[in-house]
Amino acid sequence: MELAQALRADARRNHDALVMAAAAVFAEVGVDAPIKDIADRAGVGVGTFYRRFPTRADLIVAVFRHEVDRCASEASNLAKEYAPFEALTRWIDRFLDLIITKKGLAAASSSDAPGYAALRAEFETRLVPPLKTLMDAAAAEIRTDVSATELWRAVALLCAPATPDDFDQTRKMVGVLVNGLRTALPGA
Amino acid sequence: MELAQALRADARRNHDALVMAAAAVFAEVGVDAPIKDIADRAGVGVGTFYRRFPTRADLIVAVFRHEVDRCASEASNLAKEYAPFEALTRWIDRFLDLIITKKGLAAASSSDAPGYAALRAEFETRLVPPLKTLMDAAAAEIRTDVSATELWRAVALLCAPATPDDFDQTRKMVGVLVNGLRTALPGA
DNA sequence: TGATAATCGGAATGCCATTCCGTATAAACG
DNA sequence: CGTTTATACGGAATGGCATTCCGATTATCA
Repeated sequence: MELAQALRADARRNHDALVMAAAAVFAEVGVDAPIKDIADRAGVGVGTFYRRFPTRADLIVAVFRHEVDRCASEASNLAKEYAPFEALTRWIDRFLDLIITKKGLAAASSSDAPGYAALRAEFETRLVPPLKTLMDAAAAEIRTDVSATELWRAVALLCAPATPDDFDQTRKMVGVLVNGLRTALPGA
Repeated sequence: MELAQALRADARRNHDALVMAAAAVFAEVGVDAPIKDIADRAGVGVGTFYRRFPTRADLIVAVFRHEVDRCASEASNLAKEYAPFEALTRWIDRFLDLIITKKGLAAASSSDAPGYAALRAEFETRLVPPLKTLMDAAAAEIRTDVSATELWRAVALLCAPATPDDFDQTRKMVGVLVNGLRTALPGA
């Protein structure tokens, strides 16, 4: 599945070293960390970095791909175990766990800077479809004029400045937003 | 009212020139425009800029102070003319007009970067109190566990990437958020 | 008209992104 | 195994921007 076959052995080594170094640096400093720091930590030059990952977003995608996939895959389980709206809110909570614990990820994923197109595309491809499925399932209870893309974008924006410390406060405001999707009262 | 008396004549001239130049540049490029561009346009050196406005936020505050005040002052009129929740939503709409039409202002005002403390303080001082008044008036219809500060912050975050083109889309998501504050259904 | 304190301008410094190219080497070939 | 060659490497070089610093200027007042 990985298209690594086309890479020369040293190139693959460097690729892997960069992803590992980036994971460490991202955890410490956030996804905005200077490229040089990541390259140094991986023991490669910045030229090598840019050859392997033309944009910072490409690196971010590589670092978090597995976590994103795991988050996406949990949607179907929630859909089976809970009522539609409950499944939706629980999955969004799960999404918050993913995004808030990665310093700067929410801001980066909701950035419209051209360099972050790859990251937006990743979310659009992997996370929006399951979200859409959950929203469709809950269609009877929520506004239908808000698309899944619009919703994740809004959630990401609300999370943009959040750190794990603000988790509860951010969750509250996301809760307000999601509550605003309802067409019926909680008690109904 | 302006504490300009303490300034030497040339200093005051430069101050005013900077504010005017900044207003023009902000309108064209946004509030993130390079300081040098603003200084050039005002015909002063960057040293003069930094002496007069230690942070970019100080300049932003100076440029938009009147508009911010006007927005704040309209809250009381709306409170008189409309039912509480209606007044709240209308004022937030008014706030959107203010913030979305100034390129980068929403992002800057919701930034938690230390350099933007002055801008956050300006909003907190001038806009949050009227918002709180409107929210208090509508207390019977909305959640009471969301503070005025939290609400404006969330609204600003939703507007952060918006341009006048996205106005309708942004307004929609802000509408969802505000709707999520309600404790009763629209029809109730 | 000086004296003096406030101000000015822009060169200098530092940080970071991104590109470029001479050097090195993995891998394919004979 | 050499040889060849397409890939890949590293880090110096370039460019943009923020911010600081200080010798040169100038408003103000006695």
